[in-house]
Amino acid sequence: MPELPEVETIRIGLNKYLPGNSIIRVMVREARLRWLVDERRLQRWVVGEQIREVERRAKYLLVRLQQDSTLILHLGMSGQLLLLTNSIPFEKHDHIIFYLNNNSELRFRDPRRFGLVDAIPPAELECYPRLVQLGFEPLAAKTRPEFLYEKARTRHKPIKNLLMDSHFIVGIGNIYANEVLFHASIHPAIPAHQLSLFDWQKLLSEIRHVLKSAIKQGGTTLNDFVNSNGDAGYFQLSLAVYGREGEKCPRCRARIQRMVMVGRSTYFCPNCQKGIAKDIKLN
DNA sequence: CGGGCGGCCTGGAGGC
DNA sequence: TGCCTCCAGGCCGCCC
Repeated sequence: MPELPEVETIRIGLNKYLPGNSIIRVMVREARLRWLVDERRLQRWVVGEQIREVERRAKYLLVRLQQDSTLILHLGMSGQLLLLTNSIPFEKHDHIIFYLNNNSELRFRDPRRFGLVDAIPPAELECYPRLVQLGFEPLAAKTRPEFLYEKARTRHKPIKNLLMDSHFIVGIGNIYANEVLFHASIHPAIPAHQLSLFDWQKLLSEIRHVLKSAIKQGGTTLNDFVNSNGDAGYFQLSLAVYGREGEKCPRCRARIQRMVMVGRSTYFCPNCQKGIAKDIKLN
């Protein structure tokens, strides 16, 4: 669920509060996340360190620490990071707790345990497995539509699947892939290599616009997303097609359709998002 | 190598 | 009320 705007919303919240504080203790209540949490590694590289800044790469949060070590966090499907100035009783899925020097704490809560919590020593940062293989950062100025167009010329999979492929471009999950393609008037099933440079210019521009709008509105809360203060976002009110099967297209009033692509619900307007019909494979 | 899909995991929704 | 099934989805790893 947390895609780029949700992770960025959390980053902004944490970055207002954390820098300057130190992590004085870590408690691992449940180590079985997506990967087993290495408590000794956290002790060695995170505990006792002062926090410099909270950054984001793709859907990963990178907490930069004083001695150039990094605390890396990924929220998976259902992860939450809560900043608590007054401690409250543990809930069932409060797995990792970082205690700070000013009596506050950062809590990693994750019912589905798809998340990641790890410490990265300075020497490993450049080669950390899941970071090195990441694709283009959509909001970075150095990401140019020409690069996306060139790289996609050999890719035959549907454009929606390519947008959700973090080895190609990062931060876009199912919700925003649907939204972005609607705003760019591109059919989700069009093979990626058929998009022109013009299509990519339009698409990247819509990607940036949708992601930035969602960040401004504090992310999308469909079920359980909250920022580090526990507040929900409200971009769900601005969703044009996601979850709206049978409703009217906000642009042309045609009925929004739903189909399944690689096991994911795909919503689109059959009138606004026309592809090259003969080339589209509908499952 | 590219692309599809299974598996991980839990809670909530819906059917009976 | 309770049991069952299905769905949600990020990302790795397996398979063709």
